[in-house]
Amino acid sequence: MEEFGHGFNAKPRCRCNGRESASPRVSRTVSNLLSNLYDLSRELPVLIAGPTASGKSALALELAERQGGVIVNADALQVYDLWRVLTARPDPAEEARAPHRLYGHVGREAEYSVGHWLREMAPLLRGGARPIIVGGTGLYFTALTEGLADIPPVPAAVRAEADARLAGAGLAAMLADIDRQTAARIDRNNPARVQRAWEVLRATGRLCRQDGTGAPALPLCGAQPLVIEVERDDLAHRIDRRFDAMMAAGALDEARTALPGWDPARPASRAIGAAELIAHLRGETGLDAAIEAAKAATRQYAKRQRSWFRNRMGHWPRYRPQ
RNA sequence: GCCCGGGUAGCUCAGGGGUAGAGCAGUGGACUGAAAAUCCUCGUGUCGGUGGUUCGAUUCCGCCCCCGGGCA
Repeated sequence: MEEFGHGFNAKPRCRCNGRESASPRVSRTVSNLLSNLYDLSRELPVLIAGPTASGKSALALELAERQGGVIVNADALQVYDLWRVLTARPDPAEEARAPHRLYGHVGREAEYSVGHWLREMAPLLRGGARPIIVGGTGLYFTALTEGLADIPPVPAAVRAEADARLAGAGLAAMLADIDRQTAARIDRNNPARVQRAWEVLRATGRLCRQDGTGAPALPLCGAQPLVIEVERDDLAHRIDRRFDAMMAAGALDEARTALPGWDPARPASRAIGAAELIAHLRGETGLDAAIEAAKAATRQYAKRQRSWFRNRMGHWPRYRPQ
């Protein structure tokens, strides 16, 4: 068995040019703790993952100022131009302190997904300043370090067809459209999974979605990964305080701007707190209720993140601030 | 002081002589292109306290404490 909890002073142990499977899944051992952030090499890309409100961005900025590097976003919602305050995107003053990439560069109506992100990521890994990749989207990190099946984007027409099929005929019908083998591999209760399989089948004729997973763009052994860990109740407090700060910083105005043409189905609309604040602006809930709901939703999100980091990225070194 | 209505899971509450149940919150899990999404799982708590009735009380009765509302 290979060892993946490599120390940060050390050079990477595994080979990163293909052959040696860097499958980190094999290791579920307790990872070592990174005690000093500045033990990180200035050469290798840094990966900073962590739950929402854990202080990732501040850490990335500190590191970039101290060691240099480009801060690259690995957060599915911070890519949208629509939100800045509500998604805790770095503000202009912070962006001025170090180069930032892949933040707020996507329009509210645009299509975006891990695939887009990975494609945008590629040139940033090829040269130039050392990337400090920071975010909370576990899927993005996993796709980056473990690879993603090479499947062409599903055309909008197919998506629309799938939406209609799900809304009309329902989940069972959609499941029946899919081949047995694929159906056996996915969670049949989960409309998102079933619809995705349906769309891929429809668009490409391909059955087994994950068979074509290629080499990762950035194997873990070629990077310096870390997961920020904050104790649960601590994080809950941080989440509360941060949402209050967002309100003070104009989150409601941001929601007001998003209100015309609001479409909850769009990916950009899924920013936590958005639906809650919009509901308040429409007079459907009180402000306090909206804030409490947004905080609860954020806590629930953090729990899902913790679950991903624990079970899918358990071999990444942990970093506990203070 | 008197009269009503309450005191049951962290919160809001349902129930009712054989030691309890729902929503929310919370937990654990899944998750290879909408992932801040989506899906699955998990409910023992002196049923306010204390006496009594009863084979048996959280459920009935007495007293006490607390919270609403009303009358003084």
